[in-house]
Amino acid sequence: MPRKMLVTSALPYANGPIHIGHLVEYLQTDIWVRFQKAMGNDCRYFCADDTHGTPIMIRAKSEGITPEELIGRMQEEHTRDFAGFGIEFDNFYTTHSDENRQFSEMIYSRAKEKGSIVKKQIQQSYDEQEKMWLPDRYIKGTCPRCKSPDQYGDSCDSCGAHYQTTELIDPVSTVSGNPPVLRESTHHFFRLSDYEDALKELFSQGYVQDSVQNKLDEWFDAGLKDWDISRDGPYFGFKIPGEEDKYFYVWVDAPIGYMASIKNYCDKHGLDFDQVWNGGEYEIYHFIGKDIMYFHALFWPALLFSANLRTPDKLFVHGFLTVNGQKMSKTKGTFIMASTYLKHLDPQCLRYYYASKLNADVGDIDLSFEDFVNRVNSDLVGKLANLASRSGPMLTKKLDGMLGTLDAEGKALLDELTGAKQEIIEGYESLNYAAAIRRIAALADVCNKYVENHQPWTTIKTDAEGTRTTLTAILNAVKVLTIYLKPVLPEFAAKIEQFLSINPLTFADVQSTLENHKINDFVRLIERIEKEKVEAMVEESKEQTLSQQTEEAEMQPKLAEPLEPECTFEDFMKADLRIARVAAASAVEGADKLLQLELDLGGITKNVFAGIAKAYKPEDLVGRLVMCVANLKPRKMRFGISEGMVCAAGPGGEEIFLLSPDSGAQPGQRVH
RNA sequence: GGCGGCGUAGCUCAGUUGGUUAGAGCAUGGGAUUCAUAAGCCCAGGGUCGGUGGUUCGAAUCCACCCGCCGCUACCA
Repeated sequence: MPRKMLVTSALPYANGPIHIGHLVEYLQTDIWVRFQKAMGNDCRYFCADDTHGTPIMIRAKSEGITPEELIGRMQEEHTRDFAGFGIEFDNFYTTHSDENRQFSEMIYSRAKEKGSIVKKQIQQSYDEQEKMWLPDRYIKGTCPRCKSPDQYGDSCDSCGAHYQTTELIDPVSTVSGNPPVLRESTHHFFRLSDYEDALKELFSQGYVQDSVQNKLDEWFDAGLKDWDISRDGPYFGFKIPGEEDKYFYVWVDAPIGYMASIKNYCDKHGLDFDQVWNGGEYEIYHFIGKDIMYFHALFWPALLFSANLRTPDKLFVHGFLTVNGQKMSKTKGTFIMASTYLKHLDPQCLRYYYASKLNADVGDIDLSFEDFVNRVNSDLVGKLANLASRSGPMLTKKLDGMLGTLDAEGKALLDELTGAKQEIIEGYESLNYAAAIRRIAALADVCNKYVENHQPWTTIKTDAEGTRTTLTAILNAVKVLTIYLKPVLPEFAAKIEQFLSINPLTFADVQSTLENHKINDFVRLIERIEKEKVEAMVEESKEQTLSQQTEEAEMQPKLAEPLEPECTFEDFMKADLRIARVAAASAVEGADKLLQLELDLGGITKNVFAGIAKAYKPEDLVGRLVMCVANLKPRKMRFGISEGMVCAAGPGGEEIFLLSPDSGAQPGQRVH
């Protein structure tokens, strides 16, 4: 009886591109799904873009587009990146969908009926200029503990201190640059503690790995707190039904997005969603990173309990990616986008490498470039691909491409390979891909020794049929190894299927043998990695960081003329600004930009040459009030002495705009 | 700070419920070959299992403390 299963990966946030860190999870999941499919199970893989929240809203605004345009573009990019790595979703949807809105509203209203939604007054920072509420992340200031400047609102990167946003010294909104103010607002909270018993029951059934369980116990011991599930507008998300200007916090509708993606798929494929999700026929699994355990282990099942919906069977939690033993770094060029990788290297190499390191632990996995190149070149190319390459062409070139039959030794070799089937299946099933890959690589060693012992390149000279028997054993071995590797290397497997002239392989084909069968010409399966390509990829990643920084700098609201260095009040007061009436104005002969003005400062007059002739006619100026710098040191000009300046805005030329006081001001009054 | 995870050869990692001289692959050195994508085969060197102390007939494995790295710490997603 084939198993039925629904599998998800965490929803990538539609605020940025997919990078090689994300790919750990999507490849882990994709390999598992492909494995299940190859086992003949009915396994479907779902995901979606996570599209709501403040960062999306702000980014769209800074790019001058709507959030819908932004998430549409990100969805295209994400879809392309995933496809490039052979990650095959059954449905990749979006949280900004009708299905998701309906589910979110439904779950909320059911939780509310149960009395699990409570309202509380909270204080939150508010940006008065942008008219928006500010999450801690959008407030920066000086750390109250170590006085490091430019730290985020919740914690200090420099000394690690955690504090309230209100404790920051000189806090500013990163959106407008103004100091935030504190405002009161009513928020909706989900009473997580209502579901403590149900959650504990769920965990007792093995919802998570043991090491994750320890972390959860810690949270239980600390006591479950109410979860703030609302945000005030403006917010890009779903409105809370029956409320004014209240929205669901993005983390409410993100996991619900799993359901929405599945619902969307069901509707397209004539399946009854309610039956699929709640019917108990399907196993449900979520693959997530350790950073979002809290949401998936507590809030998500609790929300489902509150809505009387079925909870998933298991959470598979993985660690993060480090590169060369350290966190991915933009300046080191190890923050590598999926699209950048694809420009330089074969996606199969990364699939193989990750698989060779992944296990069911939550520990981080390391991508060491040196190890990456060595492992792919020696194991994948040197042992596995080479095994096919040293046997296939000999058969097609010298023995008409016709497989013979297996002798006792060939059968013994195949028995050894097929004997590992269960172990490899268990490796995949239990997410211990590293063990499966180790086993497969060891089998490839056995096969290469077999080739060495039988020396087909020697026997071909004297014993054609004996050689055919040897090659038949080796190519059958290649077939078995290909089945084992297929979840990891679908493209590699497809080439071998084509070369061996057989139908797509599944685990059921491990025991069958190919005898007296015509094969096709050999095609190269995979290329070795050249170190230079890895280096080029790193270099390009560094450049992207630079250009991105420039772009971000340009995105900041910027002045055509940069601000002058700070001046004190005393500095400012040195400039004596006065209201003046233009008593007379005339063009200056020999100067096309200058007008000569006679300014009446209410008793004294000043003669001023102003460079405003392109923008104003003398006759239009006479009689109007302007602002002038009255104590400017007189300056001798070619046409006479200028005793002041009129104040005007604009870059110059025809774009000059004189300042005028509101009516009531009198010539001679000082401007403060 | 509190809590969780991790620390095993130059590199990347295995080490089942504590049991004989601690393993693999890569890298390094040597050898015999040449069918193959300079691949494959044989041999060798290399580790006081992060540190200290303890439990035990016996500890990489269990306990305590310490050091280092990573993460979480609930309004960033």
